[in-house]
Amino acid sequence: MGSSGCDPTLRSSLCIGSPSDIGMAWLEETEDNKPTRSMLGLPDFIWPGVSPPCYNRLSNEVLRMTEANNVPPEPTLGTQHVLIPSQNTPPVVQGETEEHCLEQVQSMVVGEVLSDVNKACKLLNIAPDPLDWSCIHVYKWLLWTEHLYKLPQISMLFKELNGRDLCSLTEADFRQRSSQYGEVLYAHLDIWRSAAAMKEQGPPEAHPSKANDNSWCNYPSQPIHLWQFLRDLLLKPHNYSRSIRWLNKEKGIFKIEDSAHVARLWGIRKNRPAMNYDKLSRSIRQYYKKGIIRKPDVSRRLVYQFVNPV
DNA sequence: AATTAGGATTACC
DNA sequence: GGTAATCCTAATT
Repeated sequence: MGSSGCDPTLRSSLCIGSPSDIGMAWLEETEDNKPTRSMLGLPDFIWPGVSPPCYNRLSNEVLRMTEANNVPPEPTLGTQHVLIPSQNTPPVVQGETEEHCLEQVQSMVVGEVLSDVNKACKLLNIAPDPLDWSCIHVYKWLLWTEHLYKLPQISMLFKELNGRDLCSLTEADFRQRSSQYGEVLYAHLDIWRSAAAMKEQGPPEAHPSKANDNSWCNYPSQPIHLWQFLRDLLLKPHNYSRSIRWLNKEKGIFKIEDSAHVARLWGIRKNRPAMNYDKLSRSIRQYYKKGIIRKPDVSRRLVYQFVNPV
């Protein structure tokens, strides 16, 4: 299963075998050629009117869908629905809690989206950052987005704009130009801007209204070290304190309360279904001589200590 | 029985 | 080459 979202073999939905054999041909295609909802990895995947891209809202939607027995609603443009085709929905490990599932789906979704933005860049031969776009680039992107979301021809509503102009438009501006689809278009543009901001590794030069949204900062599908993973869990006590928690945060001492649970989460993150605490703890022990994690002065079962506390 | 420690090998980037 | 995954034995709690 593709919990990491970065395994190309798991991208069953990917329709670009090689970009060259598709190129821009779809620009001339008619509806009869039934171009899929996406020329990228998101065929039937509608990134909703998420603005800003928000984990929590996304999580709630996904969770609701999961509880609703994985029956996604019909595509409805302009509404707040996340549509995930069945082949993109990771199998839910039986007995896993909702958090596992969410964590998994979130990782995958964000990874997919970023990857697909990348592919779209290559396909359209445009820069990833909308701010760098010329009028032509904007037009290409608009045409592509029309196809992606099966929108009517709304690209002319935004003609003559370069990327900077486009980005300077508010959501209200988008709505004004197209009351029906402006929101979707704005949300899609927002994804690109977020992705570009993330790429620069720097602080997401986000729009003012989104200054507090750090959900896109920790890109879950990036390679991650075990110690980072554990630290991240510890920094989300609301979600994971039943499995791992600080005994002394200042000293970096923490306790794994549910070793099997933590191991399972680690296995999900690394796409290692056979992960268990025996193997996870072996990796922790490798940190001893590296000076990353050690046993506290008074050794206790399932208690470790970060050498350099946060 | 679960955890701890660490050696050895393999896999993967 | 580095990090982890896997597998292992032996000791400890």
